[in-house]
Amino acid sequence: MTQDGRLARGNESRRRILERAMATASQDGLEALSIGRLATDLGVSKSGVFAHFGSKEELQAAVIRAAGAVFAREVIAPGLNLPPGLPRLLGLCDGWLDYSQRRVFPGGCFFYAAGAEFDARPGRIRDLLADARRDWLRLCAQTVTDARHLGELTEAADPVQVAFELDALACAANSTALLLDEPLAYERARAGIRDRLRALATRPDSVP
Amino acid sequence: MTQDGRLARGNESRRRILERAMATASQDGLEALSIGRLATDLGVSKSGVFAHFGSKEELQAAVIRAAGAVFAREVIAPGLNLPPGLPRLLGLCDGWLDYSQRRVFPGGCFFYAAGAEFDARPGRIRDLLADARRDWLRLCAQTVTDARHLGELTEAADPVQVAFELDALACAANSTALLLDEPLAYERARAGIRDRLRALATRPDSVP
DNA sequence: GGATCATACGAACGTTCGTTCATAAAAGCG
DNA sequence: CGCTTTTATGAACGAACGTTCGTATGATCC
Repeated sequence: MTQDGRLARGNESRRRILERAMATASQDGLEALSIGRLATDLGVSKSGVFAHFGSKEELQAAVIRAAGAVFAREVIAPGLNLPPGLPRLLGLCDGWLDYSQRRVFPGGCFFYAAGAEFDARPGRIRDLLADARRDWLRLCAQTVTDARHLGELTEAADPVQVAFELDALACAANSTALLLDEPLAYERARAGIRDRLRALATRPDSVP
Repeated sequence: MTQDGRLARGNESRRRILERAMATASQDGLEALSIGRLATDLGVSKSGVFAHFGSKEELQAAVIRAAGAVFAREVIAPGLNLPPGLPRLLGLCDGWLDYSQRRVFPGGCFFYAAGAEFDARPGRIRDLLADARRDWLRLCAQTVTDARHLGELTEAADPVQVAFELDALACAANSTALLLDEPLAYERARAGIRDRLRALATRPDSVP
């Protein structure tokens, strides 16, 4: 019963559409996504693309969900594979910088681009992007908390503050590398992150 | 001869258009700027607005120029009014955070929004935004250099690196305050900036 | 006062946008 | 086999887009 070739074909089409949509949205923005252009690029009909989502906003929401899955696979999962605490924190930061630098999305971090685009436009799309960002910051802060409990970071390290600062450095690398075409920015972020963590570590030389 | 009422009226119209355009562009993006909507909002004709610029790209460029003047007046000038070195560096950072927090532009920092929108779209607009960003980072780095020469910061403070890190914290505040509706982010950035500068200062208690 | 200039207008152009709908093609199921 | 379900198509819709053009309104200048 679960072997319906029609559904399988439909899911594959949907996947192809979202793949392309994520790429163009990371470069040109979620609002610049156009159903017609998407259809032309993929060599299918406009109404065919439309039918998969029912509205442009639903397409945008689906793109955000798909990008979240990519982010989970490329950044979160490898990080969670590392031991909790400081190694995981460093792994998450480096994983994020790699994900931006490798251009998993051609326009750099999808959520940086989309977040900046919708941060002043109330609505469902903004809420979804805010949720994604909150999740990421929460994970970072929780990992700082773990590191404190493990005695790797001093009690002076406020988890929310540290998460804010590490994320700030990573985002700045993404932004600078893209806008100023300056790949060195990634090294600056890595240096800044290590500097910051060393200053908060109980054993500074434990930060590679 | 310089008293041409026609030119004066034209310049005033242009000014009103750009004022409105900067505000909507900071919220909805430079590409979402629409000549028709701009005209409707201002109660004038579409072709009247168009005639002032000749093309949409020229309008976008003019908006960037106008936003640069606002930034110079609101952030740069007050900063340059302070004594060079550490006080000016702190003044520039606080001035930037104030400018974002006061919502001089309703969508937060104009250049953060526009930069993120065009960082992956080659062309004249991207180049103008890259220039603006480079100028800002250069000013910050130069001020760090001054502080070093004045003996306020240690030789370990790499001007470009410090500028990168301070700007990163400020941008993260703008982004977090807007997307997550979290004004506390500005305090986090202020704390992070002071922390960072104290660590690099020859007299740490000289950082208020 | 008449010629000249810049500003603003209204109508129209061709395109693209998101969306709707009737219909064809193909796969599963009785 | 027919009947249903799912995917995909092509034609068409009204609205908005950037842009062009001919024209009207006044202020400036000779």
